Amino acid sequence: MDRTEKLVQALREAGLRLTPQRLAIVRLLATTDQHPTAQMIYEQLRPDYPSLSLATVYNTLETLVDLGVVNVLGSAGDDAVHYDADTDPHVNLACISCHRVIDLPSQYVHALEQEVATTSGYRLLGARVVYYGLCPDCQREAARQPAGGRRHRRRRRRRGEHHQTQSGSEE
Amino acid sequence: MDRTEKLVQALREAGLRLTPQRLAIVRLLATTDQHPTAQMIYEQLRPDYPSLSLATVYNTLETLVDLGVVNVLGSAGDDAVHYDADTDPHVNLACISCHRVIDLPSQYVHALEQEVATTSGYRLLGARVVYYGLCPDCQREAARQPAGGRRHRRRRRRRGEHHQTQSGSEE
DNA sequence: CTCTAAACTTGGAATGATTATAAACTAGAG
DNA sequence: CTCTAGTTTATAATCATTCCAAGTTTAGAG
Repeated sequence: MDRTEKLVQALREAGLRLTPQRLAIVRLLATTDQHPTAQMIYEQLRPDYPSLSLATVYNTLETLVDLGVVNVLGSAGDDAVHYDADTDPHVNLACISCHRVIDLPSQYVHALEQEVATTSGYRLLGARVVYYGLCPDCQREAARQPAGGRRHRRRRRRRGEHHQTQSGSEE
Repeated sequence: MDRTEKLVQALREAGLRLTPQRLAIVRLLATTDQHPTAQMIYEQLRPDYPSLSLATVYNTLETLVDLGVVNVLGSAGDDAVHYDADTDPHVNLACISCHRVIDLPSQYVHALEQEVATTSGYRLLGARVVYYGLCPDCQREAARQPAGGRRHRRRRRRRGEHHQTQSGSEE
């Protein structure tokens, strides 16, 4: 909604151009709850913007991060960086199995942010409060699988793969 | 101190071998407060273990992370992942200018962790509570420099560079 | 409108952190 | 001491991300 507006504002105020590509990226970021990676953004937008370049996605993300309106979350067990357009203090929960990242409201993050701001002496520019573990779904999954061995090879995600919602509406 | 012991224990209990390389890495992790990257560990150990391979450092770090005794912090504005052998809930502060990462005690992280554990339904495996910004030193630095322009090119860190303690003995 | 400089976008090449692989080594139980 | 599965190592391979050199647009002035 107005999160889109907020991002657009930020671009305007910085004297930057509002190109169709930027607008598309901003809209996607503002309305999704998926905490997408650059690759995910690229793939979701390509149908509508066939000429879009991955480089543009990266550029735009960098710009938005520099403007302080988008947060970098780091990876969720995959090898790509996830982004979050919600810069209000909140907790992210990343599942290291399905690589999905969700938001979690918290009454303590605000206090924590306050505390850090006042006691650190740092000029704070952003935060990354991510807890990782197994989501309920993947726990069930794991319980079913008799754990084919304790040592799991790590596999890299291929350029084309998606992290996808497994079935219905969820979040 | 006994943080070294804790890590060694974890390896033992998992039935893994305690090789000289692993011991060295564990000791370094347990005693430093630098939140090093794999590269940093490699370079700090190379003098004493000339045959050490970067791959071993990565392998060992992965092992320790899997065992849950080491945390992954993500990058500090550089392009490499930082690790933290302190898995007790605490806040990390990363300076995006000098790329140093420090610890910050906090009375709220505990509450936050509790909250997440009970309300999320996730099986928590670790956390990454990192605030980033400019440390006092770099703020002064920035104030001095009349900001040569708002747009700063990003530069990649070269393989050989170090993030170093500002005054201490450098290698 | 029209023009223009600066700001953007783009495809492809380049970079470099991290992984995979295969061969050589060794911790540690018997 | 003897084995052998677990480890290390050097090196190649992978791939997210950045860089680059053009080609395009944007937005403001005329």
